[in-house]
Amino acid sequence: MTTIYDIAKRSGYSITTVSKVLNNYKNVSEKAKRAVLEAVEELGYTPNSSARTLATNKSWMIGVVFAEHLGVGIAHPFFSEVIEGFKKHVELYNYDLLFVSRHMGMQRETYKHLKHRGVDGVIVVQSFGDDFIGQEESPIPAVYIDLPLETPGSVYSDNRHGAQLAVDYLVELGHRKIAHIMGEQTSFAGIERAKGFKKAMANHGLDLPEHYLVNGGFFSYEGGREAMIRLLALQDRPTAVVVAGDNMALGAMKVIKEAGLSVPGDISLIGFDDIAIAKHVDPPLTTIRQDKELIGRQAAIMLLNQINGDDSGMTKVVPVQLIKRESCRPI
Amino acid sequence: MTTIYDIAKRSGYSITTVSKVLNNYKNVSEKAKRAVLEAVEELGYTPNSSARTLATNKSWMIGVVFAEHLGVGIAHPFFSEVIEGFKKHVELYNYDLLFVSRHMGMQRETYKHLKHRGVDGVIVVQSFGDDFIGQEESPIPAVYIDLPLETPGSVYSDNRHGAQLAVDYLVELGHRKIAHIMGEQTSFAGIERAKGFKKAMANHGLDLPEHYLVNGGFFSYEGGREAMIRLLALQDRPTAVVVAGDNMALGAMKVIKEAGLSVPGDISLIGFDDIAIAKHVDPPLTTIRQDKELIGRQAAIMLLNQINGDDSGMTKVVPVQLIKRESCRPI
DNA sequence: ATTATAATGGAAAGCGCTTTCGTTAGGAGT
DNA sequence: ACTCCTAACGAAAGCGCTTTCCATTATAAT
Repeated sequence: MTTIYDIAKRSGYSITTVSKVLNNYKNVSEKAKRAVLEAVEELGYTPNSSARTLATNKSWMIGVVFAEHLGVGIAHPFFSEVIEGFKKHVELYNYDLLFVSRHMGMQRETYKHLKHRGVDGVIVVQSFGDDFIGQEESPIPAVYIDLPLETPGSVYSDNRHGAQLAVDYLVELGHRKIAHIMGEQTSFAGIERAKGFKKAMANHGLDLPEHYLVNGGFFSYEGGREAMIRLLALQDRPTAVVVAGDNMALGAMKVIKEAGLSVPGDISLIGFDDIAIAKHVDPPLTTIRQDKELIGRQAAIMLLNQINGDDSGMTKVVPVQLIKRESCRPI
Repeated sequence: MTTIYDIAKRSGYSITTVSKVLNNYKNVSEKAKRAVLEAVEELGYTPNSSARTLATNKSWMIGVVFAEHLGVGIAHPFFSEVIEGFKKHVELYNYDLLFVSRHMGMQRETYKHLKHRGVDGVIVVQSFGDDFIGQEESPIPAVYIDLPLETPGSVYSDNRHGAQLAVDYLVELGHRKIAHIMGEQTSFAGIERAKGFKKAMANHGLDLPEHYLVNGGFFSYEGGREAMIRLLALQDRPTAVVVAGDNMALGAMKVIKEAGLSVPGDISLIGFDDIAIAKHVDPPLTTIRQDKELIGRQAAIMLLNQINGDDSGMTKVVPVQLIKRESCRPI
């Protein structure tokens, strides 16, 4: 490995000067600068980030922690896009992303691991907050997706408003018997969307029978299926259902078709997320779009602020948008 | 930050002994071990990986490089699953994954960056090989997905056989006029699948008009659309088409529907990849499944071998499988 | 009791870099 | 000719850890 010492010898300057050149200090002559840079080129020198990190206590890495309870990890259709948006932004500032292994069930370990790695910040995704929160010791700057907290920054979509938009639209189409397949009621997104839904129903003065609220679990296709099966079994079927996640909506759609019914002919369906598939299914899914890229970017901005000490807002709510496609129709 | 020195002082032993305990050396007494571990616990000590890396020249990080020409980065439906499989395996051996920023268009820089970071190995994905190959200097152990090379390890699906399976199946269903929407013909997968397709057609003694071979570009939805439009414009339309990627197949399917035709009523469609969506579209897409998880795992095994010096095979071909769903039917 | 041997512990160098602070030389000012 | 600055450079310490090699002590063998 060629080091700063090799460059020093080759260029005839000291390692101090070499280091200064490499770090753009001002008090080096043009001559020295040229000599050093030339040596760097000739020797194909690459600085060693561990050494630098050790000396400066700055790693230029950001840790990414995924909770694994959904099983798919990185391949998650929603979160992977958020991460991508996040990555695009932090890259601009020369950060790399470190995906740490999760030491399942041992949140304490995850924190320690990040500490061990000396990451400058952390983005936490798909978590229940058990990973990280309340680590007494000097905290690592962190930002949370879909998890509202007092302490650090967190960013999430305007879930309530999203649910509201869905209901409004359905009502506008003339629906009155509207059900909701809820997301996991221990998750922030699940809870908020359900709240928004209920509120909107109330606003419209619509009746909301208890059995119109069914739990679809962790936003999975299977969960959507099961929930829809229950809805279909009702004697007083809804004419439309707001589903708290696109994957669940797809499961629901499938069940409806299997029952020989049609979407939107018999039942209108509206999802949440606007994952990549949504527009490609048949019928294309009307849904509430989360701006994944923006969520990621906002998280990045927030985290970078925290890292740089200019602590700004604690919480950022990202607007959502109704995407009309073909899974809903007037009654 | 609490260091090994703090532990030494607290436990009454030297830093040497502390280090030995922490690294499971055998020549330390039980007593010392206990004392040290106790101090570690009390002080909440976390070792510093930069320092360790600096001293040992081993980072326990594996670099991940994505070519970005597909734009979606991490969110790619196929590669993200491969990476996930890879991650699951290397995690077992305590490696973390470092996603480096890509310095687009400057392959040289990517290599240097990885060197800078001191990663123990690299997985290269979605690349044309321009990133990495032929870096004269001490090479970093690397494994390539979908890119066959002499030098380092590479793993990919049995693309030819996959295309073959597709044709065989279609022929079995009675089709004779079979077209192929090819993947980008500068990409390994695109080339191989096209080869397999032609070979299979020849094997069956089937006629293959030149215009039955249409290029769909970089495996995108849009590319599939455009290719299918051209196919539809033919006077002598195919009754079935083998599409080199699922995303393209979805694009093609959409175009067919838009033209008022039916899949599989008028045209049978068969994709490649079996991405998550494939089973959820309407009709569910018959496709050649790549075992993404296995590809990832094989890559991990190979890379770990390289890292540990037990260089084994250079190339691993992962079997594919025909998944029959509902986008094909007998003629 | 004496010597050989094994078990245990520590001093110190080194990994590659940054950064403080001091030194030197040259130019400006009088 | 002399002092005073400033600009340019380098010595050395330090970041937190590993590892070699030597010193010491305990144990076994005679």
